[in-house]
Amino acid sequence: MLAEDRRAKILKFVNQHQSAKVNELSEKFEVSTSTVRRDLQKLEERGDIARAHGGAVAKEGVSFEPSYIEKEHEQEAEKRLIAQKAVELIEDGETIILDAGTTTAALSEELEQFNDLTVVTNGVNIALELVDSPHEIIIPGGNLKKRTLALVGPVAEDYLEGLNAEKAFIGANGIDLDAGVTTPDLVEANVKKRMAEKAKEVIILADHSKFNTVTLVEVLDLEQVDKIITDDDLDETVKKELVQQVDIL
Amino acid sequence: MLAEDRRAKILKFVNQHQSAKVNELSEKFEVSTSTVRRDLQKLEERGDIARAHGGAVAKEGVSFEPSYIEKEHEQEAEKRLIAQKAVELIEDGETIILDAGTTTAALSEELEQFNDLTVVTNGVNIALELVDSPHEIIIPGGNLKKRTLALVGPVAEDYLEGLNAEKAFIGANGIDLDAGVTTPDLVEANVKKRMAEKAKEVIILADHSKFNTVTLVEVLDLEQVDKIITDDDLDETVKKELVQQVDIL
DNA sequence: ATTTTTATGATTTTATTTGATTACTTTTGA
DNA sequence: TCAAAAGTAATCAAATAAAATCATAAAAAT
Repeated sequence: MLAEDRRAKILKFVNQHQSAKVNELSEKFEVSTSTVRRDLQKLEERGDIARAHGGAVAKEGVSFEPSYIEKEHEQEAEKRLIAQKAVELIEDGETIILDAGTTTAALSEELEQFNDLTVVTNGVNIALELVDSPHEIIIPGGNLKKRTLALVGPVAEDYLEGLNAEKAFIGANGIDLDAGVTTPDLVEANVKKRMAEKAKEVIILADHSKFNTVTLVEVLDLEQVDKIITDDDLDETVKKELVQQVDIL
Repeated sequence: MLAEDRRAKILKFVNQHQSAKVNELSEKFEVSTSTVRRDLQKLEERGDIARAHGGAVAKEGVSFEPSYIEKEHEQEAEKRLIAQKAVELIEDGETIILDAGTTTAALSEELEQFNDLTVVTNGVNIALELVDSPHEIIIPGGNLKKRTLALVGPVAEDYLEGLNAEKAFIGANGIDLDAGVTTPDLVEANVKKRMAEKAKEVIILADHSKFNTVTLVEVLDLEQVDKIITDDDLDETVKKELVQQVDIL
């Protein structure tokens, strides 16, 4: 095996396991500990890992997508504004669907002002946030997607099938006049689609940075969307184009 | 374990519990108190925690850790002991079912030592605890029961129906020679029953205070239970009676 | 083909980590 | 308030790991 190959594999191993010991790597790749140390040294110089006594630890965020925790505090003010606009649409007694995501999580924080909602959410953190509320909380089953804390997969979809809700509040990564609402993950897209189908009114939550952006998977056409809630920094020309298709709040 | 890994875990523990004692950490990570103090010192230098006499406190409040925290601290040492016994029964690659509850939550904290488990749990907090792990996490849907953070109801039961797991770790509020395993809540009992049905091996986790106690709803007969894991304070006569029916660890 | 460079493993030297021990400090409660 | 208990810091020696050095073998360049 090429030395450079080995280093690539070591990097992958460290990233996958979050850390690795020199001995472990030496055994696994059948080279001496000296060689492993030299490899780790190189990888450290390149900024790919951080060395530690006895081995190395992965540098977070290099190869991984930004996680929920990192995203949580991005554009916090915008998210709160969007949440406050969204909450205006909700009335006590309703059944609402809340998509997983940081913007909808901001909305869930505003639900304290109500007394009796039924909240269906595939966001595990949203459910926990609402534990102290008087609301009924319903969670579709599924596989936990760690990056977004969303429950996804066929089970989640099937479960939603049997529901009917007044409103669905759905997050989006891209909103575009032609491509509609898009998101980077296929399984999440399917869940979002299902959520939209089962609600009388579909409301998309997205800060201004998501507009004129297209990501991998199409979730909804703009015709299927009733309202889009965004912050006050949305470009006026973009807004004028879209407003002919959907309500923009 | 790499020293740096240990420090990362200590930081996580302190953040999750909001504080931690030196002795507690020393026991949990099986290192001397000197080492723990040096670790805490390092973490303090990095600005990650604040030290205090006897231990350390978290600097940043964790984003999602609501009110059930208080209950979590009851009989913490016993729960950790039970969790450590339970973890001995688990092997990498297995599919395990984890009931909701504080004792099983303690077990989930110990699952970091594995690399590849499939964990089915109806405990929302347990799922979140495992977000940073490499394991596959599956959640049955259902209604969120706020007091215990358990997902319950027919949806959860139906979902479990389609599963097959090696082991089910189930919490209990009462264990009695005649009444068997009991719990105070009917819907939770149904979920527990289903969990037991779908696992090859049924393991009950209960501290000594739960023995010779009968609560409202019967979950399982002792014949249906393979093992009971408890702490070291179980009354010897009680143990002798039960040991003829089930393994007591 | 021969020199030069590079990679590797073995060996020795140096540094770090750790638990135990002891002296010191803080906390507790009588 | 003062003494016992609990906790911390400082120090030491053993164990473990890293760095430095060296010899050799494999590649690369000439």
